[in-house]
Amino acid sequence: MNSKPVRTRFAPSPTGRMHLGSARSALYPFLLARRTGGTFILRIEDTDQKRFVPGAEQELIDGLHWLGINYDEGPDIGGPCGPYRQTERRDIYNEYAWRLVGLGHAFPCFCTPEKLASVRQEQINSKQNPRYDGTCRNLAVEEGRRRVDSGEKYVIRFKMPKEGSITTEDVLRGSSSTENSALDDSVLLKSDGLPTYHLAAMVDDHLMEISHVIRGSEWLPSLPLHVHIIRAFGWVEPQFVHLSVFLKPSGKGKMSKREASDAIKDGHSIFVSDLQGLGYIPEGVLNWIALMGWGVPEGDVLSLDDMIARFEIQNLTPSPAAINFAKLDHFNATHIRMLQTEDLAERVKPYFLHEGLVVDDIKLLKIVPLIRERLVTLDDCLPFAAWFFKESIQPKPIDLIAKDLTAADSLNIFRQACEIIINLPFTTPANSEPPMRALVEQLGFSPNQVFGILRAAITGQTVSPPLFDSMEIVGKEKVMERIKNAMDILEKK
RNA sequence: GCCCCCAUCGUCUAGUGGCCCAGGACGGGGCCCUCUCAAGGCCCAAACAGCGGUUCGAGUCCGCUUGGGGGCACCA
Repeated sequence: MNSKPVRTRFAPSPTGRMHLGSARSALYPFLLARRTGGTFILRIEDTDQKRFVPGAEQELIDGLHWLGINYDEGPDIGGPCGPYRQTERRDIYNEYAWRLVGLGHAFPCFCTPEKLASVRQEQINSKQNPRYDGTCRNLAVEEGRRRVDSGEKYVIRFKMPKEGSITTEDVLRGSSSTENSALDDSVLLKSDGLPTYHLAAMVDDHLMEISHVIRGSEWLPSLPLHVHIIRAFGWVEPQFVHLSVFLKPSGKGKMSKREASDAIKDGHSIFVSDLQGLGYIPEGVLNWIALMGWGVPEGDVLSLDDMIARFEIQNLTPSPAAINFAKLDHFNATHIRMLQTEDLAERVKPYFLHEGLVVDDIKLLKIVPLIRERLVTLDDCLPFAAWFFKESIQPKPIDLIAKDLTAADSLNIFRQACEIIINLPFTTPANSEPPMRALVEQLGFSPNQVFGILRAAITGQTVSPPLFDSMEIVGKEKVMERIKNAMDILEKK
């Protein structure tokens, strides 16, 4: 039970599109913060200028907003620990890097990338583990300073102890020991003056008073380094939670670019903004990603509030999870069914408008209850209900003749149906259904045959919402008109 | 190559030594309902990776093997 208010963060780098992994990496720390009455922060880790993608930050912010994962502090809204964009904090990192030098835990290194590369290649050739060879590690402090002051290019590296070991702790996996000899003198400050992740994240997490670091498991191997850095500063480390990765649907390996585009062809995607465009609703997407890697003891249809109420770090699972799009469809359909009529009407309306249809809101409110339980994604509203908003429809002649019936049978059915409908005060199901069923009975055909061709005549398609409910919405006049139109089509044949 | 992590039905998972001849959900199959498509109801098939320990007793603890994943950058 986590009862103390925590401070958590989502710290993405703006180097690409927001995908499921990002979304979940934001969701869990958000849930933990809300659960404990704590604070959730968005921090942009944009220290790699080469990989920076314009617009990526905005996509991240839009994605979080769409999902309802709201942060309390962030680059666009500020907060007491700002700025929240790392490129705006470069002076801070510079200061802390040199502080580590002063403490004897780091050193300036003047080796050129070319030299480093050749050393590495040699090591690989002689089957050694590639690592920094220590050239600048023992330069006198004054000499290091002098060369830096003279304008020589440099980086600052962590001075990893040669001996001993370090014990680290992951909330989901327990503790683990690593020999320091297996660790490298990693770069903390790059020659462009910007920090690497190792320095920046540790400094920021400390300065922003992050109590729980929830991040991807790709960071697990560098956890010992991170703990070394934190302790070198004399700080205490936060709780570390490493989330497992998402695997592709087959469970073999993680999603590649190719699989990602295959998924899109399939009407699915691993990108948040795509999902939105494909007609998925945030409730469904959230529920789906939440349960990949989180074992909820009972009941798995959850709203964001439900998740907040039930979230426990201890219920997170350390093993990798394969993406399962069928389950996304299930959650999406389930959450659509739970929406209030007015709400769903509003969400579905843009799809009709996008088709150039004129939407009558009153009519839409009547249609929604008819299609709600038939939608997997919002755009499914089109095949089921677009015809409601069309002036005329073109039924296919073949659909106007039921299986085992002749055109004459169909014409007879239509004629008698007209008879019935014309005498009805209103075409409510209560009015229209009993006499129509009586007609079916009297003609000796099956309901399927009779109602099937009526559906084709009135809706222009073979699949639609229930016939009698549809007739009510369409209205008596238009129903008559369409049945007559169907008769014309049959007669012309 | 070296280091780290993971391992229950096809998939997501429950399970923290006896309550498990392993429970739920998705997906699959069948039946019912039924004007189409859905939704809903009922039922079925489906798993503790293997091998050694520890223990009166192991899915649950330990080791090895195997399989999978991740990491070894002046990327995050």
